[in-house]
Amino acid sequence: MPRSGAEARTRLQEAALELYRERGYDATTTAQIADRAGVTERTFFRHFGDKREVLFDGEGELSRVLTEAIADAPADMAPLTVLSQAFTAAIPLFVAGRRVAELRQPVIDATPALQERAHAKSAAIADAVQGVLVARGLAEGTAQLAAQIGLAAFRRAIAGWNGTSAPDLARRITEAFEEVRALG
Amino acid sequence: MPRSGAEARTRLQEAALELYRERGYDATTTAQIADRAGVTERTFFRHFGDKREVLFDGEGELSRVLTEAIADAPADMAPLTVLSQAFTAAIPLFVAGRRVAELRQPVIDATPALQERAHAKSAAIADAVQGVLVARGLAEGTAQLAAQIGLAAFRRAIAGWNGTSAPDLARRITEAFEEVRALG
DNA sequence: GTCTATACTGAGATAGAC
DNA sequence: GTCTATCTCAGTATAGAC
Repeated sequence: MPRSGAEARTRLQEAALELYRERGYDATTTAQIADRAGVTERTFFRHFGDKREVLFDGEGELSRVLTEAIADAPADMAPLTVLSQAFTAAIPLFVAGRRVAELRQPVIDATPALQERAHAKSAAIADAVQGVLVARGLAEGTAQLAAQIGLAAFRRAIAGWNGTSAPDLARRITEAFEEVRALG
Repeated sequence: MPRSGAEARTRLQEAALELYRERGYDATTTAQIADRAGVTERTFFRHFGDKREVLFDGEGELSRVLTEAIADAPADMAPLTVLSQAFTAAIPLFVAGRRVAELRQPVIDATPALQERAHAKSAAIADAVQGVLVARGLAEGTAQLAAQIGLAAFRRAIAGWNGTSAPDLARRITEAFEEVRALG
């Protein structure tokens, strides 16, 4: 059995997703996940801080792509336009991760504890986005507001997206940000 | 010992807040909270689903006030204006709950698990608001977007509010919603 | 890798409110 | 008597300490 940490980590994630889908999150124990992945329970907790975290991985990458895109945007561009472009730059991530996301979603929908974690992740992304906006010269409160509005618009674009076409998501992002302006 | 559930519930909340402040959330056990409230640990869990929930009570009331205010608003009023008015209607709740909120905040700030719960509560309020907006005829996606933007604006108004003056909060709410329009 | 604290659950018994 | 809140008891699983 290969001990290269990365493999074990991947197997743990796959095992967890399978088991959560098969029998539900609550009815799955960390011991069962570790078992199916061929490692000990201790190893599970070395890779993931808790039983939920194993489902939420790679979200740090979204933060990275977004913050880079924001930092690279022209200095005189309006905040919401910057955000719209940044989310558009992140589209490949969503197209690539679409399969796992689709498998994961029903599990999250059925589990309050996982919904909480999803919200926390979203909040963490908003914090990161706010940080770069502040670095661009926006006031802290305004940056927080803009970041949260941007996230809300992006969620709007993602919701109902069929998950297949990148241009389709790009269009939905543009429309969502236009809808924000229409509301205001 | 009176068996009126409401008293035990109140004592549990007070005991929990005291202990969380005295020794921190993690270092406090549910047994200690029950002990100080003069009930058993099992009773704690009958009143509150988990160790965090004891700190987040009465947020259902905010939902109620908001949804009523939204439902009562003129049918032709723009969504964000409706929300601005609804949050303004909820100001008394915040003025009344200010003391407990101030005691609670440092505990939340020091505890990731509690921050997660706070985000979840906020999301639940957004869901409720979205629901009434849909009942007013708004499309589901638009209603969700509007609700999240409204919540973001309200958080912006609350942040940095000194907590004493109701007119001051009213002004901050108005300004926050104006800032949303300026961003869009 | 082992051990343990503690958050949380379930079933059944008991005691006060009506 | 009925109903509901609480208690007792016994247990499991997560997460953290060692």
